[in-house]
Amino acid sequence: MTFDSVLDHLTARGLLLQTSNADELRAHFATPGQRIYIGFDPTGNSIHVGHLLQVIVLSHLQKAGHVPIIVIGGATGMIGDPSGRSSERTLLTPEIIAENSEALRRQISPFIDFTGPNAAIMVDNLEWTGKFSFIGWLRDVGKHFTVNYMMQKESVRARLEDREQGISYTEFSYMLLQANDFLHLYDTYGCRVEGGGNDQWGNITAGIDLIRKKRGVEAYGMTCPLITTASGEKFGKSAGNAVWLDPEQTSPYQFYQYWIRSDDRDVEKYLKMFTFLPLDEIDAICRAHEQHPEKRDGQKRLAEEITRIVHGADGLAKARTATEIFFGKEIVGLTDKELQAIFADVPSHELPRATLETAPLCSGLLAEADVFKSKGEAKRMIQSGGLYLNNRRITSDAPITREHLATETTLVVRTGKANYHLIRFRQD
RNA sequence: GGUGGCGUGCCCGAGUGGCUAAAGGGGGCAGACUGUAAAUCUGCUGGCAGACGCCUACGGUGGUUCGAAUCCAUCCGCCACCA
Repeated sequence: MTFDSVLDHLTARGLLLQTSNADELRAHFATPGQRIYIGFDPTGNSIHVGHLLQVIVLSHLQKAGHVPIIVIGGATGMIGDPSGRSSERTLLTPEIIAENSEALRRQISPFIDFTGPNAAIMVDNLEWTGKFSFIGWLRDVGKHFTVNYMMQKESVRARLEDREQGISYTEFSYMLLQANDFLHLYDTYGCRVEGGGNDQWGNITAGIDLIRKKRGVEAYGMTCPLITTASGEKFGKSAGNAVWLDPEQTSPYQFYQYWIRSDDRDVEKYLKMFTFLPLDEIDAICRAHEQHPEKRDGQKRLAEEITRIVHGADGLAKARTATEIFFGKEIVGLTDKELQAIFADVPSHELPRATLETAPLCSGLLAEADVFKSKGEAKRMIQSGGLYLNNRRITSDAPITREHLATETTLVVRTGKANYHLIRFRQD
């Protein structure tokens, strides 16, 4: 399958939801070397799979010969989006922003090329936004927007109608900052396209309008859909936590598992969006998957592809090894060293070896080791049949001795299908 | 500035003096069935003990009472209407 325009390519993969002025944008992208900008707020030291989609869109565009501009929101990240938060955003120091930017660069580098003829560019919007005085801002930017216009934006209107939430003046101004970023990038790099998630549409069009008013030039916006999972859970969350790209925060195993557990109904969509497999190959995978959904070949392929890109062949290999062990039988005959390697990802807890001499009840031990918050919780888990030691189900709250250890020093605790904890007993 | 209202467990939300560790729902966790999917069903969801029992908890503090989430005072926070 080949496409005339990169836009058709993105559409076929479900990565394009909305564009402004589609025909002109198509013509614009017909010439290679066009700049396209997407912003990221550096609120953490890692991006998560939710951000990944934007990165992939940029990647496709770069492969088509265009130049991605990644904007770190050093300025916008400071004022951020207070909705649904009880605590104020903390101001990010320049050091932290630098750190987060570096992390971002590292994490997107498997997707985005920072070298070569159409090397990606990375900039921090604090560079130009920080130079504004308040008066200067009102004159140069604020003057071009009526409050009426701003209030028509969906993001603002929703909050105005929501009596409970309200919207702060700060947040109300957010779209102006973003609009000004776009203008600045047009002036500096000749960038005429902004991308983002579809929730950014209002902010993007504000930028388009600003460029038209101030420079008399037509700029364009394009958005990708916001992902919803078939079962209605929030995409990119696992047990309430975001799935990060940073292996320290989400291990390659956990990352791999997130994709493995995808709903059948989402697999095709994800394969198209998150992998770079050719569309006819994806089609073949999905047809095979329909024949034998229980094999979960679609999920496996999906998880393999994404994990390989993000964590490398090495990370993928580890994830798969861990998967085999974790969903396997009783854990016996391993040495400390082997166990350590396999369970490198797993949260571990340390207790003095002397603890074992007193043969504590299982529930007490697990509470002590912080596997559970309280003994009661541990007991409940045992009662409901959800607790396993070394992958063997525990049916009663019995005393634990060194007989129970899987290896010289370690006890492997599992709750549910595959949630592991290690308890190490220090020699001392 | 005035008047009225509200603040309950992770969230929503009942509850107006003892029968309330607090209905119901959501979420979460676990189990069964399966395919590490979906749907469904079951159990659990403050702490200690786990049999009775004890402790902590209904915005904060202080009070009334044999007894308070429930009444009073005061403080804090939020909301609505009026100006």
